[in-house]
Amino acid sequence: MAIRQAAWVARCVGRGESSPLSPDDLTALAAFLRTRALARGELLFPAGSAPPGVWIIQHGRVELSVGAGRRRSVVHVLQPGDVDGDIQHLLDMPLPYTAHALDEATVLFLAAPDFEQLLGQRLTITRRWLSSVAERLAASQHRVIGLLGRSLTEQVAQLLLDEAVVDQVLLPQRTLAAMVGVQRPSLNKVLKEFERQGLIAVRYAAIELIDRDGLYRLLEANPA
Amino acid sequence: MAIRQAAWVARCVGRGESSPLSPDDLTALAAFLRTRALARGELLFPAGSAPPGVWIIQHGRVELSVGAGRRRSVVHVLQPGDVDGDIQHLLDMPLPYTAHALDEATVLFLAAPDFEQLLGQRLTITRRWLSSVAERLAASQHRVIGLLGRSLTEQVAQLLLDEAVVDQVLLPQRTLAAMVGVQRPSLNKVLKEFERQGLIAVRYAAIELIDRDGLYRLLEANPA
DNA sequence: ACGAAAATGTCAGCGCGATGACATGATGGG
DNA sequence: CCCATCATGTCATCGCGCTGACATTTTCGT
Repeated sequence: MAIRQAAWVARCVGRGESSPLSPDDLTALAAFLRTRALARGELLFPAGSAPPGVWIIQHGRVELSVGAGRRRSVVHVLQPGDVDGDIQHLLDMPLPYTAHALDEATVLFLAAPDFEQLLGQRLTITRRWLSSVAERLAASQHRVIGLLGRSLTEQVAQLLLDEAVVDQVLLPQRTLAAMVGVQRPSLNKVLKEFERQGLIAVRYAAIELIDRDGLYRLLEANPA
Repeated sequence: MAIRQAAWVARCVGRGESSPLSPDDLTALAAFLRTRALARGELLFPAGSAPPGVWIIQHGRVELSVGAGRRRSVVHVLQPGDVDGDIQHLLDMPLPYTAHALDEATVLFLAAPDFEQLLGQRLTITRRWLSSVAERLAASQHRVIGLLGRSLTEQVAQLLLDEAVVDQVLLPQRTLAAMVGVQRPSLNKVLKEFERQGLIAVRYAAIELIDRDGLYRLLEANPA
């Protein structure tokens, strides 16, 4: 059972091609993984705390946000398979954002000393972790490029394309607005315009993508 | 000589504490490093190309930008010691931005197969590279947080603090504007306001920070 | 089945940043 | 030393997104 979890983590973290994990690696990883269940809305960690280890989302989603109230911004929404806490542990810095479960969720946890031990002894795991962090950096750079000097329309189109899981974005408009750093009425206006153009369908706490290509065309018209 | 270069790279890439490099590691690294000189304004690589390897800035600065003309955005300005090209190589993706030398510059180059070989065989180097990519991811997340839902004033204050080298930001306002995705007149207005408040001094193609704490206070007033 | 909580839809007015233009000032190569 | 080039300083106009407020619709716990 623990091995099954470890194998699943191995599929999620980084790219397999570059560095396949041996059964031995999986055993070592499996020995360290712990499970934690989260209720909807529960706090996983607060901003400013030191990460006690690494989390890997197993089921459900976890929202990373900074600020509160009208000035709340959503940095990222972790999906199953996503990893967090490792960066801040590696750099010995506090977590810059707060993490709340968006749904009922379960996360796997790898304590800091155990994570250290894996990285210090197992090249294949370290190599895989490198590609995992590289993926996240590429995504973050993509996000920066998407935010710089683009109209709200373009930003929203990119956000929907990036966040869609099988053409569904299961987030309320309040959260989507916080992901582009904009107020909800402004976002709503763009969404209704997209809906009028037949690009999306607006549901309750969800967006359905109808015409991916149409959304994509809004971006490549101005590749920034 | 080559060893000296390798030792310098070792000081720049990632954190030393976590994974000191052996003389052996340095020799292996030194064997692969090549030097390339760039004239002011010269193209290092164009957006959309596949990275032939990894670059490490030795002297001068290199600007990473997307788009052109009025819609040009500056993703980052590489300083001596900064690394680029590794992410896209690891993920087998094209470079999302164009790189131009801002000054006369020299870069060290590590060809892709050689980089692969180091990562596949030397745990200490891989471990160090992991912390280097982690640093960049933390910086990129910091940038995203700084862009989301913040007034232009706050964004500019953070930009100046982040980009200052010994209290000097040696970039023209046109470039600074492209770094926050804003037009130059808008940036100029904020800068003049800062100057009036005695926070900075505006020079020719340069900003001098006079009152770091004052700038910082503009940020913590609204931690976003 | 009902009511509280949450999410969406919408509006008027206000302020900030975009736009495009032009004048002035600094720099450095020939 | 001059002049082309680049950078800064500034302005009037326009449009987008913020503000905050309110009505309506959907969901879900009891």
